[in-house]
Order: sequence, then structure tokens, then C-alpha cells
Amino acid sequence: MFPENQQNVQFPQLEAEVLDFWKSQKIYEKSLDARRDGPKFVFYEGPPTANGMPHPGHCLTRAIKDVFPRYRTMKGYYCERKAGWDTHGLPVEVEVCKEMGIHSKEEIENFGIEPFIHKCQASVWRYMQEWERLTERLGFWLKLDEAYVTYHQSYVESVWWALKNFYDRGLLYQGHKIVWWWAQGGTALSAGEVGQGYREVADPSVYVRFPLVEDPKTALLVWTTTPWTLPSNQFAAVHPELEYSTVEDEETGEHLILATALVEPLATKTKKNWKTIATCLGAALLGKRYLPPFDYYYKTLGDAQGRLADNPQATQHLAWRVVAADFVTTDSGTGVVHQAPAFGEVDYDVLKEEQDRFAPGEGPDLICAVGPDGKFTAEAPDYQGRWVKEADKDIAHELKTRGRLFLLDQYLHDYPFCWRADEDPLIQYPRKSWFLRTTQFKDEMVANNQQINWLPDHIRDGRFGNFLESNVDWALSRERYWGTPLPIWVCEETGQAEAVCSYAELEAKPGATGFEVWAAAKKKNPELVDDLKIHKPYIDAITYDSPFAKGAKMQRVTEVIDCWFDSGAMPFAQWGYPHQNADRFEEQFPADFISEAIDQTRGWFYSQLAISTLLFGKGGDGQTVRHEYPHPFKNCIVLGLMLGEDGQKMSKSKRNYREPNEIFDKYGADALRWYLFANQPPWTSIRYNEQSIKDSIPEFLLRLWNVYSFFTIYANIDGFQPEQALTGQAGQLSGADFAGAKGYRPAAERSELDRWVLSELNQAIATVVERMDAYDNYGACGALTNFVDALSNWYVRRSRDRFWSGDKESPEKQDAYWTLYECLITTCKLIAPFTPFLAEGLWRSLAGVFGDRAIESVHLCDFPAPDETAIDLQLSTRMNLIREISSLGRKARMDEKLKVRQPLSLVEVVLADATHQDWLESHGGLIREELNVKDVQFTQEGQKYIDYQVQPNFKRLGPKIGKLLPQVKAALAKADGGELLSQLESNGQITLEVGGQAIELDGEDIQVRLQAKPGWAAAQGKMCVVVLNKELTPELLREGYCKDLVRLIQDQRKEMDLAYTDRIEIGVTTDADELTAALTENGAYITGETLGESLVLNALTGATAIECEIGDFAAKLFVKKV
RNA sequence: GGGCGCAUAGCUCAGUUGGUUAGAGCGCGUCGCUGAUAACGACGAGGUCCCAAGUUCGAAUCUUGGUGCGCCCA
Repeated sequence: MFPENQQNVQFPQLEAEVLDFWKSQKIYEKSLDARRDGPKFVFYEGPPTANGMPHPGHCLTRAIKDVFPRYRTMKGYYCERKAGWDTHGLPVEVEVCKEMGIHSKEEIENFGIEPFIHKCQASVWRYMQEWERLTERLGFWLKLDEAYVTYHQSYVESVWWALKNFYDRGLLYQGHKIVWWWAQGGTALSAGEVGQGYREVADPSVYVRFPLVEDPKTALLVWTTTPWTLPSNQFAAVHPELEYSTVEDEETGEHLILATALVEPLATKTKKNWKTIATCLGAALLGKRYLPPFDYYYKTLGDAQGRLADNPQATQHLAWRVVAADFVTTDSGTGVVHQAPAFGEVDYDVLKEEQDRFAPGEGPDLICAVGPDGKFTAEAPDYQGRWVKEADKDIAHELKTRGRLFLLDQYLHDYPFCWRADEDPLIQYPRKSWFLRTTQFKDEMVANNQQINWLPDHIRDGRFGNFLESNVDWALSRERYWGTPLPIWVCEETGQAEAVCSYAELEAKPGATGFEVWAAAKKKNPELVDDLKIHKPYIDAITYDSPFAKGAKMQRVTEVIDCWFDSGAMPFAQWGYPHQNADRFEEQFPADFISEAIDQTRGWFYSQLAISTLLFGKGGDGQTVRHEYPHPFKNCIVLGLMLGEDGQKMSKSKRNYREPNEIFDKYGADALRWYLFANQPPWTSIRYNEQSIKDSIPEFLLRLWNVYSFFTIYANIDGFQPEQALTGQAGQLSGADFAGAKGYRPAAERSELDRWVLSELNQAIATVVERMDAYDNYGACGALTNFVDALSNWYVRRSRDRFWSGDKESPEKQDAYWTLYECLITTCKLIAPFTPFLAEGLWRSLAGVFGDRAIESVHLCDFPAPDETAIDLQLSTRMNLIREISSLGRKARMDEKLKVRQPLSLVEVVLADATHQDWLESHGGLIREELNVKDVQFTQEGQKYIDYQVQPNFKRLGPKIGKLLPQVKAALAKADGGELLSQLESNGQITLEVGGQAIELDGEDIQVRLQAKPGWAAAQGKMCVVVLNKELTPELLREGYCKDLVRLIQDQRKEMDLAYTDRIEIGVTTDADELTAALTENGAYITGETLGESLVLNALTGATAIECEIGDFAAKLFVKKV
């Protein structure tokens, strides 16, 4: 016996039971053990930062990460799924600061770095339980208890190893990075923070004269919106391919140089009369020297020169000359751009390029007249100690006094402010920083990227490819506290440095001291986790004897590293490689599959690719282990972002989404999963829509459940017991395993309907396997939806008679059970990766009857493989035709208000072609039943009922006749369709006269459409027209009455809450002779349909009279349980 | 400001290499079915395929330029 179902299945409750079952029976562990010898399928978990509550968008990521490993496991692969947590970084520090109500670095340092990082470490775990619970509840199978954690010592030491490798290969260097700097707080802001703080402000916009050294009457006209950067001016940039004009002011006679395109607008704006006296390309201006607006540096360095790198004989002035820059535009300003490399990233790039042009050490140094506090230094004595923004006005005034100011204006633009102190504008400011020389490996990274299978594939050459093309060296260091310490120790005397790759290496250093700081802290608070000893501030205390200078000590640099480096190191650091687990790393590298949302393009996707290429690539130096591309991942699904219900980014404060837990409690994890997998390709950005989640229940889950429920009800009634029919082990419960069972007939011996549904099943399997192998969950789900629909709405419906029939042992009935059983069992396996709970629930019921002889969990089964011999495409086409005919028949009935319960004598089906006519004729029964008609006739001679519309086959004729097509179309439309067709039939072609030339069309060149003529109960589809005979004989009417009655009786049975198998007595009283005659005539039919023992034409004592209307006649119905 | 992506029915979304009647589900409406039943089926209404121009015999689809939204970067 199959378990009795609850009438009203509650999926969340079912899921809870399944979760318990998985846990108590260790199903996940078993699924891994069973595949241990299989080929590897390597999955990497991109570590979430457990720094906030998970929302539905995170469910998408975690669901996608689950479905493919599950699928591959069922396909026989061994897929480990090690969890991981990203624990370092600014977001954690910010979270802690928020909680403490502080925000500047100064406040952190006053509080103490030591207690601060204790708080950071503790904070990381705050939301982790929520994440673990979500992971589990969603059915994401992941080894949570063996998670890698980025602050663990073994992880940090792996990262150190990579950094030391890079350092030793000369890939780590110190330079300047221009950062968005919050001067008041003394800290750099991350891009995300800066992005939050933009707002529109009016800044002064100054046009300044830079007189040429060789011709002081002529000046470059230079534009800037940050006057305070002028004292630190180093260059003026022009675009080499733009045209520049020298104009003469007709009043003053002065000469100015600016971009030609801007002469007119600027002259208009300032009401100047300018005469162009010369033009040239920007390239011709390159190298021209000018007098900067302030001489703080110029007075000592103005004449300084250096030797050029490519020609040591030649020298050039270091600064204050015109240089080329591609970013110069004529959108605003003058086309000549003031360059203060200290205060702009692009300006700084210009400086670097200039430095590279000179012999090493001889190029221009960075000029910076501003201190980290945002105030001018002694190098600009006139403004010393003043906040830069506040000095703007005085600088403009000063320039005006000196005659250098051409125009002072206001400029409206977006400018970033500090998100923590919104009155404080940020400034770009140079900070010493450590860089990873990724640019040296750009070509390698590009080559590696080309080998990655990106989904969607536009990522490869689009967003990700473009990002690689514009690669800049990775600014690795952060002047923060909670992160992987940069493992570089510097000699206090010589400044020489070396990298260290483990704590043990430090301990072994000669003269190493400082370990007692950690020891003391641990003694004071034994709760401290040992991993902290490798963090600030403890690690900073460790010094050792310098190998570079006798008596000197080595001291660590103060920085920690970008936490993206942590996550990007995960392919090896998760194993503690190479200090340990070298074998684990080798067997789990590279990943077959990863997935994250598109915002990770420059995050985890890049950090992994960069680190992997530099460490294990093919082209680098000193690489000990090399791997063929692609690595560290081969296939990557880039998910779209999930937006809130209002189309905005999901945000807690906007409340535009529901907490995942509420979704699970209301609809269940499977409903959410199915919605995520089946509703759209995963890379489209989707709008959270609660209704759609809800809808996935009736659309798929419940529909399948109802089929299952139908099956168990009848299987139990009829005593269909596969576990008794089959002896021995049940194997995978596949068709092949059933072959020897009692009562099981090969598909070839079963009815067409059975063979059809098995063909559909195997086509579905083939599609699902093909789509899932291509990482296309959406396509796979489409095939599953179609199959379940076919199973429910055609197979079961058309097989009802067999399930109801009284003869329990009839082979046809047994066929129906075996067929449906096989379909359900196989569907369980097919849906297992997608909706693992429902699959398990169904499996435990359907396979449970075999007890120990069957596999205990569907997730331990093999994924079904299609049986090609069971697929019959022609049968599919034909069945579709029958379904279309049925559908059209119902439409025609409706148009004529002829309800389906009323039998009709005849339908005629006019086919567009005769291909399937014979087959259809032999399957008239299906149509007769479905449409409730006595006879079906097929014909192609439908002129009586229909018009034929002949159209060109555009796809075929287009390339052939091109421009004549519209005329051919018109000619065909004008001609009589029937005539054209008979012409085609007799001659094999149609000849048309179009545009003075004869066009010959064969059968392939045209397409025929059928159009029902008015006046008939007819409906047309693509392949046929269905025409009803509306004539109702008294006999047909009487039969209709009986069908009405059957339905009333069934209603009453239900009303009386009778068991499916209860037998009844029926009584009917009526004055209508027609009705009486009908009941007498069809008594056996009525009792047969309703399990009636007897049907009498009088009242039954002890039964309530039901007033009812049958046809147009009043009657009373009595139903009584026997 | 730059790069990438998206824009199709009231809602959520499909739409193959361009092919002439643009689909699904939900919702709405009408009807039907009735022992899978708090289900199910059929049909209908509902579309300037964001706008504009271009290429083409033919454009939701290709090109260009806009507009709006999102992401990443400034």
C-alpha cells in the first residue's frame, strides 16, 4: 500500500520532514560516499560575507550553486562542496564602528586596535547562523562544518605564501595610489562608500593663463574646477589629435591657445572678440614649456632636467610643459587641462608615463603641497595650514591680482562627500600603497579568460573582457586593522625588506621576539581564538634580526591587504596549500563550476583569475605549478541581480521584499527554488515577485502532486503492488528494473497512449540532460513543465477509464499503472536537483513500498538516461494533432453553446494534408471520447466548410525572388485558394504572372491556411479545421440527460462523504416522460459510472430528496449508501 | 561622465540563424468539466514589441542615435 495522502498537501511541512530525514539518515554524506570513486566535479563556494541578513537575492545564488552539484552527483560525479566565509575587510570594521557609535580611525585607535579586532572577529559570526539556517532550509547541500574561514591561521598563511611568491618574483612593489580621501577622518574610502556620497554642488570653475616660456605674450588657456590643486601643478595636457587655435584678443592683443572647438562658445560666453591667428594639432604643442600659476616648486625646479630613458644623450625639462593625454575632450573647459598628479588618478597616470620616459630616478617626482589633513603644507607658505576647499576663493583672487585669471565661473557637477560626515567633501589624495604587478600578466589573463565558459557569454568579451583590457596594477594594501596582514618585514636601518610565508617561519628567524604580546593576551583571556595571533596588533609586535644590517631589526609594514585578495586566494587557501593538503588542492583545481552575481565581475571573478594566472599561469616566471587554461574555474554562471518588488535595489529600509524565512514558511523552499530556476534564465535581472513564487505551486509542484495523489488513490483501491510483482532488488526502479515483474508488459505491447507518454518522458529526459550539461537550468525546467503538463492533462485524463475499470487484472489496467508508476518514479529523479524536497517526499512514498530493496533517497539515485528506443517523434506529432483537434472541437462546441456533456453524432476534421490521416482514423476513439461524439470523419475535401488561403513560404521564396515577394503574396491572396490547390495537385506547380514574368511555385513554396466558413460549427487551427454536426436526435438528448444525472450523483456521493469504493442505491422521480425513457434506456451506464447497485424510478426511504434539473426537466434524486 | 546589460500583454517573463496571425503563466472575463476536486480544461479580451532613423522583399530580432532602468567604474 502506498501511504494515504493528506487531502491538502502542505509543502512547508513536507519539507520539514524531509530535512529531518536527510539529517537523521545522513543522506548528503551518503550521496558523497556513493560517488567517491566517480570522476570529480569541482565546485568552489564564493565565500559570503556574513555581514547582514540574507535576502531573496542570496537565495538565487545559493539555489544555483546547489542545483548543478546535485545534478552532477546524480550523474555519478564526486562533487565536494566546502563552505566558506569571507570574514575580513572594511565592511566588518564599519559594522563594528556603527555598533560602537564611532567612525574615524582616530577613534578606533583611541579605543585600541586589540579590543577592536576582537570585536571584528566576534562580529563576523553574528549573522553566520542565519546564513547557515538559510543554506540548510533552502536545501543547499554544503559542508558547513568544514567551512574555510579567511581569518584562520592556515588560510592567512596560504595567502602569505602567495604574497611571498609575488614579492620574491618582484611583482609586489610600493607606489602611490590616488585615493578618495576623507581628510577630516584621515582615511581612504572604498569605491562603494564614495559612490554613496555623490551629490550635485557648484564649484568654482577657473580659466587660467599659463604663459609660454618661449613667448610670454602667448598663454595656454587652462581650465579647472579645483583651484586649490593649482599650486601643485606639474603639467598641462592636450589631446594630440585635437585641433588647437591661437587667438588674438582684439582689445588687449593677448594671445591664447585653446581647442578650436571651444573658441566660439568661450568667446560668446565672455563677450570677447577673438581672431584666430594660427591653428595646429595638439601634437604640435607637446613639449612647450610654460610658467605655472604658482612658483613654489618652479623657482627651484623650473630648470631641472633629466636624461631620457630611450636616449641617454638627450635631456628634457622635468615638468611644466605640455603633455599628451587621450582623456582630454572638448565637452567643457578649454581643451587644455591642468595636471596636478597628486590629486587625480588620471593625472597621476600621466605623471607615471612621464616618469617612465626618463632614465631611472631622473624623472619628475610627485609634487604635493597638501598634507593628509587636507591642509596646505609649508611648501605653499601663502596658504599653509588652510583647508584646501576653503582656500579656493583666495587662490582665484590671487590669480586675478597677478593677471593670470582669465575667467571665474561656477560649475555644477556631482562631487563625492563623506557618507559618514556629509559636510566633508572628499579629495583625491596620494597615499603610499603596495601594488601587485598584474599588468605584466594582462595577456595571460586575457588568454585565460578566453578559455572560460561564461554564461551568458557576453561577459567574456563584454564586461569582464573590457575590464581585463583596462587592467591596472592591483592596489593591494589597506591602511586598516582587520585583514590579512601584509607579510613584509622591513629593515629599520637599510629599508630593505623581505616577505614571510608562515608564523613558523617567523618563529625560526634569528633574534625573533614579540611573541610574548600574544601570549600575554591569551593568558589574560584564554577564550581568544589562536587564529588572532597572526593578526594585528599581535603580528606587528614580532621583530627579528635584520639580515641586511648587523644589529638592526626587521619590523613589519603596518598595512593589511584588500580582502578581495583573500577571497581570490580561496582555490588554494581553502586547503591551507601549500603548507598542507597539497593533494587536496591538486585534485580540486581548477573548479568546474562557480556562480555569483554580476557584481562580482571585478570582485571575486577577477581576484580569482588574477591570482591564479599570476601563480599558476603559463607565461609567468618562477611559477612552480603550472596549469593549462582556464583556471581557476571553467564554467561560470553570472547571475543577474534580483531587484525589489518596486524595481529598485533590494533594501531593508524600503521593505521591498520578504524575508526568505517567511517565504519558506508560507510557500516552501521548493516553490522558491522552482520560481528561481524555471521562470527565467538565471542571468537576467529579475524583479522579486511574491505572486510568482506562489504561482509556482499550482503551476508545477501541486500539479505533479495531484498526479501522484491520483495514482496512489487508485493503486491502493486496485491493489497495484509493484513491490510484490517484482522480486529481489529493485535497483533504480527504472523501466529496465521492472522488466521481470509480474504483470509488467514491454512498452511495445502497451497502448498507444502509454507508448506516447513514455516517449514524452524520454524526450524530457534527453532535453533535461542536454540542457543541464550545458548549465541551462531554465531550458531544463521548461522540458519538465511540459512533461508534467502532458502527464497530468493528457495522459491521466485520457487514461481515467482504464483506472476506473472494474477488471483489476486486465492487462490494459496493469499497463496503465506500470506506465504511470514509471513516469512518476522517473520524474522524481528528474526533479530531484531542482525541487529536492518534493522529489524526496514523492520518492519515499512511491519507492517506499519496496522497503530496504529500494534506494532510500532519490538523491542517491542515478540521474535518468534517455531510452532512445522509447522516443517516437512521429507519435508526438500525431498526438499533438489529436490534442489540437480536441481543443478545436471544444472551441466549436463553445461557440455553439453545446456543452461537452451533450453527445453529438459526428465531427468532421478537415486536414491540411493527408500525412497522418490513416493514423488518426485508427485513433478516432480518443477523439470521440474527448469530444463526446459518436463518429469522427477525416477529409481533405473541405471546400464546403472552409476557405483555403494560400500564402508564400517567405523563408523559402525570399532569397529566391526577393523584391517580387510582395507581388506574389498579393497575387496568391487574390486568387481562389481552392483553385490554386487543385492546380498544384494536377500540375505539381502553380504558375503566376507577376510583374510581367511567369513565376512557378511548387508545394514547398507556399503555405496553406484554413479558414472556416461562417455558418458552420467549426473552428480552425494551424493543421486542421474541426466541424461539428449540430443535429441533436432525441436519442442523443436522452444520453445527455444521463450524463447530467451521473454528474449529479457523483456530486452527491462527494456531498455524502462516501468512500471511493462505497456502493449506492439510486432513485429518481420525475414527471417528464423523456427523462424516464432516458433513464430506463441507460440505467446500466449510470450505475456503472457511479458504483450503483440499483436505479429505481421512485423515492428511496431514508435518503434526502435532491431537487435538481436534468436537461430542462425537474427531478428529484435520492442516493443511499448500501 | 565611461563600460556592460536590460526595455515585449495589467503583473512576472519567453521569443531560435530576420520570414509576414509575437507567445506562456498569473490576473481579468465567459464557458465547461466534476471521485486528482481548496483541483482541472477551453475560449476571449488585453500589445505603437521604449522612441526615432536606417538596412532589407520582409525587423520585436540587424545598424545608428535618443529615452528610461540596473550594475560596475569614475
